[in-house]
Amino acid sequence: MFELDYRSKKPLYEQIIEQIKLLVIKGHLSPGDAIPSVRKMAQTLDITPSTVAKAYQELERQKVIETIRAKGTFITTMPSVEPNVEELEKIRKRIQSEIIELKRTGHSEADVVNLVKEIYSSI
Amino acid sequence: MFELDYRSKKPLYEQIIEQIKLLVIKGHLSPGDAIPSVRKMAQTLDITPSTVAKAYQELERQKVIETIRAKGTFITTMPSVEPNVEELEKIRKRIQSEIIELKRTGHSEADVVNLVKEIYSSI
DNA sequence: TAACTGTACTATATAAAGCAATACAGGTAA
DNA sequence: TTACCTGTATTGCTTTATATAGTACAGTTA
Repeated sequence: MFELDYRSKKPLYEQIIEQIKLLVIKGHLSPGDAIPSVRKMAQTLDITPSTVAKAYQELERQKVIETIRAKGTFITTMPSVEPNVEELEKIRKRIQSEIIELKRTGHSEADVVNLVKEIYSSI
Repeated sequence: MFELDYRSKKPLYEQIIEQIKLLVIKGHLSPGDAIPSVRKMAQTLDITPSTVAKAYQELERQKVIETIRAKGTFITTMPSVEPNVEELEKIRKRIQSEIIELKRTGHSEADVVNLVKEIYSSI
């Protein structure tokens, strides 16, 4: 399904969250699709179920997936695309931190825009 | 000089690093300018000198400032604008994480580009 | 019934972050 | 010279986040 970078400083559960979102965005996972159980996913990734469970719980909080007790976990059928002003503000701050560093090291606005376009297209 | 967000999850020393960089970018600090000593800055921000020292050491590693022992700390006169492929790759990954979330929540490429332009201009 | 779901809970280990206190080496200015 | 200022280094401590491990529970499915 996907792989994790065990040497990365990025927490495993955050990597799982990002990878699931990527699969949804790319269309490899569609609304209603089931994703592996906590235990299976843990076994596949060779990590503990607790870490997978943490990722699933956060994904459910963000309405990316929904769980039906004792049945399984599924991609949300009604993807909530709420603006979510608070979350957007956090994203904005994190992006600003990166742009500060890019601007400091001599990257023009066009450079940054091109980088962003390139990233967006690759997703 | 600047303020910190003590409730933020972003480490204090990282906030200091970012704020100093911002002051340089905005021209409020110019090459050769002295910045407050570790102890003064700590007193102003009401934190321990260790945290300020940690920020200064990282800033020096990145060649944003240079320290002259027993004299003080100064903005670098020769700002090294090296490409630094490794660091750029890290920045790229972090930006990608943010763009994944933006794309997932329905933001178009134009939306993201506009957001980036807006942020870049505001710096 | 047996096997599977997600969830909850406790406990442990490790690392990062921040604080606190002290000491040291070196330059400045009275 | 002396007093005071610099940055640096070290040690110890607390808190939090991350990750692991194990157990138990409630509910569904075959």
